[in-house]
Amino acid sequence: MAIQPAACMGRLMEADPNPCTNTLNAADPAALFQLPPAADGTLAGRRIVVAMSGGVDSSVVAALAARSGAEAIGITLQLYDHGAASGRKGACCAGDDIRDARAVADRLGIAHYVFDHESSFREEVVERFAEDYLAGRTPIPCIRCNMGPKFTDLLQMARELGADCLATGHYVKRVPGPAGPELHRAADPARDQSYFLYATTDAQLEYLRFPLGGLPKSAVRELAAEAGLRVAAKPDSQDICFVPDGDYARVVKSLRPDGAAAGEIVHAETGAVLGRHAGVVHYTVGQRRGLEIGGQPEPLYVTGIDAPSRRVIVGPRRLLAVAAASVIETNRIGPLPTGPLAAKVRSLAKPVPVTLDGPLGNGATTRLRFAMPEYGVAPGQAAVIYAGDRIVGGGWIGASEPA
RNA sequence: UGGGGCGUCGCCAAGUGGUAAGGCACCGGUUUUUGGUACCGGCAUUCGCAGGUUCGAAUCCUGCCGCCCCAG
Repeated sequence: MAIQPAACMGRLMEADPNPCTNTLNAADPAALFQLPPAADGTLAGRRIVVAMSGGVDSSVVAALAARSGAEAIGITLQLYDHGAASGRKGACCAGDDIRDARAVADRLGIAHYVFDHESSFREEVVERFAEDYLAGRTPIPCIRCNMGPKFTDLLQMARELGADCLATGHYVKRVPGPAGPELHRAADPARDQSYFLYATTDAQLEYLRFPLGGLPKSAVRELAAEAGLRVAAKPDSQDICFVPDGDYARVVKSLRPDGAAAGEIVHAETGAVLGRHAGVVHYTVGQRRGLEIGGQPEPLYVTGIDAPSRRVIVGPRRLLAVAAASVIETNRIGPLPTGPLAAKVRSLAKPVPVTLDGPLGNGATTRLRFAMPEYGVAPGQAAVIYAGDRIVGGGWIGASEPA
């Protein structure tokens, strides 16, 4: 291996000084993958399946697994059409990305399998994505993808292959706790992906490993470069993977032509018709741009979407203030702590103090009360509950109560 | 066609002789593994049109065009 263990150790220890947490210590594969080591300290005799998307992160995980002493096996799910993603930067799990994953696996000398998951991905992720938009909600396909293809299907395959764990390139930490493994935010707050992983079940978390949770992205890229991986400088994935040009509305409308049905834009307080729109799928609660309504003293935001009447409800920012929201189909990871809770209702935001009215987990509906009015709470988005750095669970945002 | 008012960027609008504020919208960028938000930047050589006065006019004068209100 081209990576110098000593050099890595210094950086990694700095990133996470607590040896009991998910430290990425290149010299200690047992700690990295949280598996019992063999007598020589390696993971000889173990089998690790790595979920390889074709990006830098999962490629580095594969590299780490490959040199841990364990038998590493890469699996890539082909999730959507080659053509749409071919040559596009920032995609994953299709076309060029699958070739990248294969090339990385070849270079590492590990087995690599590609499974065609297009039909299930289309049903579980893409169709639901379109349905949500037509219903006036704002979906997060990445979470659906994690729930289904990645943490259910792929995990099942890994088990069938007799693997000891399934490792992914997510930036999140798995931390052994008194009541079982806990899910914690990544060390690098700018990269933390915990918001997208709230639906991870206890059973899944038991089997999953996230070796990158303690690392800054820059270190991951260095590791990739040192390992000579072709994807070392590959752009980060962004936007929605199955939307080639960022125009998600076009994708939704091509799937569901009804989404292009025009309707009125009405003022939330006066009921005045301020304009018209070319489809409810273009809007999300909290959205400001795209209304094309001028002549206002202050910006207008979407405060609600009435799908049956195709009305987009708008109003000034103060009407966006929300005191509480219902959260449906909740999941809980580990026991509910007694300390204060915080929640994120969008991926980019600091968690804000909340209290929970009702049970969390097992699909129950609960009610989230914000200590301070929260803005931009959109139905269909995820509300993710935190206790400090630990992710306690979350669910989908349903109805909200104005502040 | 008697009286009054008004016509400044897509919209709202300040400016009444000194060489076009601001807001909204829109566009671009930054941020970002969802959508969105936020932040930064851009955005009228020109003030309904045509003449005139003036060193100088969106601002004064004349005519024309258009719109609104009142009275008929």
